[in-house]
Amino acid sequence: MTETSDDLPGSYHHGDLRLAILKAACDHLRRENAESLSLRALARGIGVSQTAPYRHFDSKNALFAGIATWGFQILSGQMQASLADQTSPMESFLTLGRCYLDFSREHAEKYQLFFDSSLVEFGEYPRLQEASGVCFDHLLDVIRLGQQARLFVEREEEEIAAIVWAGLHGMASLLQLKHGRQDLIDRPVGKAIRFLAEEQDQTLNLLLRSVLK
Amino acid sequence: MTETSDDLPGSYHHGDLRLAILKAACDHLRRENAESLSLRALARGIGVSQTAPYRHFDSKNALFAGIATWGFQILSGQMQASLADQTSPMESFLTLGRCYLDFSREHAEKYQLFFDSSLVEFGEYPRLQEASGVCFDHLLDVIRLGQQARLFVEREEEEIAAIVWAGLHGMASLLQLKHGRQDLIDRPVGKAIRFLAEEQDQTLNLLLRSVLK
DNA sequence: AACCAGATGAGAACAGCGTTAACTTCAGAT
DNA sequence: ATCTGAAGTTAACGCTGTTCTCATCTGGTT
Repeated sequence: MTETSDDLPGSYHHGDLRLAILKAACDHLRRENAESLSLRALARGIGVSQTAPYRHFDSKNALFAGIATWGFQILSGQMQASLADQTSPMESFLTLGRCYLDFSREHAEKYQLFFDSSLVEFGEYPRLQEASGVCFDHLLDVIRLGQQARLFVEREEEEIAAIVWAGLHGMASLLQLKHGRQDLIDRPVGKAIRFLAEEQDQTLNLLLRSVLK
Repeated sequence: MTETSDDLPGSYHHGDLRLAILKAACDHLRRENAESLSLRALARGIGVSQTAPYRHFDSKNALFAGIATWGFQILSGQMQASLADQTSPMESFLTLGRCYLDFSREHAEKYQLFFDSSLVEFGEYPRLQEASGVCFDHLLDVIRLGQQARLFVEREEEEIAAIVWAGLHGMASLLQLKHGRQDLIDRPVGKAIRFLAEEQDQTLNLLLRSVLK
């Protein structure tokens, strides 16, 4: 349950082993996959003993939870930044969608953990719940703005949010297949995903049409 | 893909070990998760030696691939059955969507493997690619039908398919959170997902509006 | 300046795992 | 009746997550 020092640098023996582990783990996840990630190999790569990571993460699952928490913090930061200078509710709405998709591409390894309940037990990590809640709140804020401008179909804000989130997550997931699955290049499904990638903005517009009046 | 029954008493050879392993693995995935699944424990549970599974699956990943293949075969069967007695293109379209969501709920453990590139390397299993291709072809068929009836916005069939698939997968993913994440009950995101679950048909209709004219 | 408490790291050890190799048993075709 | 290949077994290797015990470093207190 040791969930201390999320981002701050400055540790003693190593410098900041916690951050080094987080980064090394993300590197591995990007190049390989979660199943082949080993705490011992991670420690070896960094140059510390095989049990040093346990001073910063109670378990392998806690490490994954730490990465996911980090991811949600980055995402909420980027959401806030992207919304800073928007003029209209509609533009804010679209911008948040693009922001979400951008994050899922640039931090694919973190994004995957958001939905992998086998690797991350949200229930055991209150800070993770908190961080993910902040992101969802940003979405709700934008939707309330849109509702005031009568942008959306007549539904409660949580329902609009759920539908938007579903569309965004669906797109993000399929787009990740493009880089993870070379096998579908020559198949119809490969062509479909290429459409998604090449006309991302149009696709996003179409999907968000679900909730627009 | 032998599907015989299990009547023979405990002799040297198991009746259909391959199927028994597939079922036991799915049982485990439903109750626990993928990370905690162990080939040895599976074998122990069935009552065979720890290496017997290797006569039927080259590796743990091959077992996951086998489960996923099985899943796609079930899904394509259910798609075909659900489409058998539809009257209009629009009804066929909606029916296929409901069928997809039903499968993702009733076979959640198999469905998750469809998108877990860490556990299943599609590229190494041609039969898996084939099985998944069949499912996608069913989707394309329904979309072509709808295009002839001028149901959809003017886009290529693969693009329509990708957008529909994204919406369906997004919904399926979020609906799975409902059972996998008790932690979000009291949060806004929990309320959002409850909307999704309780008004599944309305939500589906809204999402599919993305591609309708 | 000396000291102490707690945070951080190291090392040894344990049980469990995936996987391989070499061996045994059985069922069915010849 | 025999032979062959599929299916199951036993033993072993190296790796893993995790825990326990012990060493070291650091910042604050006296």
